[in-house]
Amino acid sequence: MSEPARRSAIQSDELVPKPGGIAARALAARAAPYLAGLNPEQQEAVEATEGPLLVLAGAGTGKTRVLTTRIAHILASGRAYPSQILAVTFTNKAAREMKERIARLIGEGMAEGMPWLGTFHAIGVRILRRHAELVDLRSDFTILDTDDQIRLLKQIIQAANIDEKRWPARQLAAAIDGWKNRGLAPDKVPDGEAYAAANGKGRELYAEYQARLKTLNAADFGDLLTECLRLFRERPDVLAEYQKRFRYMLVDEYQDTNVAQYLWLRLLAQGKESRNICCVGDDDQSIYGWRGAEVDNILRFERDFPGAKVIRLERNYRSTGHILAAASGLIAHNEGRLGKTLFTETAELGEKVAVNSAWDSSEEARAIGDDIERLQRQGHALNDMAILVRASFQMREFEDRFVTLGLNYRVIGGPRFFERLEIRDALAYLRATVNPADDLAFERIVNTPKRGLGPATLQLLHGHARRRNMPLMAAAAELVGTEELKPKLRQALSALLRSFERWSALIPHTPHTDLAEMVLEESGYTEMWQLDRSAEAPGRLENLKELVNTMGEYESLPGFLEHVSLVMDSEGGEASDAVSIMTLHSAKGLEFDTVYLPGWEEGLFPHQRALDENGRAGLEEERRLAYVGLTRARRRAAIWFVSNRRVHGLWQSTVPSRFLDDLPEADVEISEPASYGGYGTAMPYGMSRFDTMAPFGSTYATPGWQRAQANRDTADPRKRTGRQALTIEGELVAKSVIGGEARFAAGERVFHQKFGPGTVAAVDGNKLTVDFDKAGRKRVVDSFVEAA
DNA sequence: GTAGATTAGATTTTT
DNA sequence: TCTAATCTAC
Repeated sequence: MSEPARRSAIQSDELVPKPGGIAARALAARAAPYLAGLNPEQQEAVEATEGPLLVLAGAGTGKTRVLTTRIAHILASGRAYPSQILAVTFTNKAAREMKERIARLIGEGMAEGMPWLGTFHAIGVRILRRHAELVDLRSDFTILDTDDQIRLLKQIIQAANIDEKRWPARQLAAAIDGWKNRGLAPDKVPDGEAYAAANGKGRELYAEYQARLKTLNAADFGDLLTECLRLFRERPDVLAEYQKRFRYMLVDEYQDTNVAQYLWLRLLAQGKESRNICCVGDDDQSIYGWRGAEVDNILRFERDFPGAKVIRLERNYRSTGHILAAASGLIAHNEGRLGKTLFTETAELGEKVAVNSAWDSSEEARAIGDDIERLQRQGHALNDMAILVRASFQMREFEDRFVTLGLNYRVIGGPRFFERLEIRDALAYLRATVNPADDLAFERIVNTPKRGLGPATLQLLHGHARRRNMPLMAAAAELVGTEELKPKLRQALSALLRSFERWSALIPHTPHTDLAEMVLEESGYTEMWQLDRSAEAPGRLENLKELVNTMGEYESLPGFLEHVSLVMDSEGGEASDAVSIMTLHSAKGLEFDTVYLPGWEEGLFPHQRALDENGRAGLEEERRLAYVGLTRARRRAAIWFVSNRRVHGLWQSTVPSRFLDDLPEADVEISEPASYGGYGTAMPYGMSRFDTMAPFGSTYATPGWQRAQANRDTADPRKRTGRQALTIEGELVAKSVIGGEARFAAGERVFHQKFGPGTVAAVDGNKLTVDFDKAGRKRVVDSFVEAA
């Protein structure tokens, strides 16, 4: 087929070869190399290119492989040009990985360009820039991040004369985000919700915010999707263009889509006969409900796309038998699943999932650290081990311990590069240089470094800008020509404006990295940190250098800024061998030989707040999180829980997580409590086998414990109040905390409910070493003892 | 306009 | 207990 003929064949939608025909067989042969090594289900998922398809891919079943091979297959079999394929992911990382894998699969076949492959947001931007004027923006619109968003909302709240204390900007920002996640324009927000925000003015302020965004020629993250939706709805001709263009659509992590994304996909997929949409997901790994993800989207796929094919990938290539069985047993306790049963082909059962307990979090860290060193001595790489925590505050304990041990670790997730103060300041300078109308950027740096242009001056600028309906910088330019400002301020401001003019003029003629250095240098920003004597200053200067280096990899300044606003991450080349520490959320999609899962205690995991705020659904999401954690492990998984954990500075007695009881007995190895400190040995009390591992059997009799125990099995977790599961006797806690000083001194006589009378031998914060008359020397928390 | 004091709040996080 | 953000006094 000549090139033009082929192209027109594609456009006339007649490209699909007759099944079983010569062309089809020839094409299959061409595609064959990619199919090699796929199991039958995977192969089916790759080859079922026509019509809607839902791939339910359990953990470790080769989901990414299916997606990439499918794209390669569509391309290699000539079903579509790259530009006719749309592949969406949630993270930049996933998009990058997919790009690399596709390139590897078909290499030279990419001559015709890449598919539309990226995050929902990146693709949204791409579409919006093309049709910006249709949604009241210019094609060079700025993308606001959360920080800008909040500052803008703060201004709006103030302008509306609403008490900022009672109605914080971040709360309104969260509400607006939530609405946008659900694809709701201001007039579509339910009355109740609109009324509940911003002192009854939720709707008005949301509308005002959207109006301000247009004036600023800006869009926030949510807009990248909702404005696309608006565009598609208001302009059927534009929608039709994309429906026609995207002959094949692929969606990764479908269980994480929110309503807006779902509507976006549905609009695009509804084009005529070409409903070639393939969604890959795992309902059991939906852990972003709190961020607006709707598991329902995956659960109702078949209803939305009648005749949809569903393929299950259940053959797990990652974990050994016990780990897989433990994870499956756990997740089976959730209702409302689509149901999958993972299995392995290797008969290897491997090690059982270890369940361990420790006295408190520092011992937990110590024991895990020791275990890591043990494995390391056996020749295991630190890179193959990870500690997955529920909440980031748990990380510190491990970091502290590993620093002491000299154990190499890296924290994944933490504060991100582009969110750091100095980087954001530097970017604000660059943004204002590129776009003098970027008020938020200008505002951010107008007095950084200090130029004497404080809130009062800014207020003046704002007033003038609003009256004249112009950007801040333009307003400033007018003001410096008047007597409105004191000479000193006038001078400072006009110097700054002149600098920006000069830098802007240089954009076309100067390499952008040079320009960036110049801006940072001449603005005095670098100098500001050089003069700063604080401990962070050198690191910040280092980051600024790093920023300029990173810029070098991009074509132009605007190109770089666009990248930054969409990809808030910077890739740090981590070559060295180190244990990874991260939250369970950021572990999704990763795998390690050995996984440590600390903090399996009621209140922390499942997290009390998830239970309080979302009841049963919250509990199930927590359980999925536990499932995600377990399924990260290839060969070894070790769960830990402690008896005492400090929460907001208070020592709390904790109850083992209910998830422990969800694990099948046969796949779990319960270790005797570690001998650290020599207490916490098995207690003959308790109702579940794990309770026996909690120390202080007699405390079981306390009302607090009974409440916690009763609550453990309460069908409706919303009935639980506050932090019941965590707190021990309120008065005791209060006593030990009031005054903030130790309640006991060495030599003092004390009484312990379980161990009886004894003499305090040593005091370490609120931990006591007590020589009990009968029980011998024990370490206890002071809240458990009373003065005798 | 800045340093020191005070106070609230403290899951998970991408884009 | 710790942090960050805001308030208060200079």
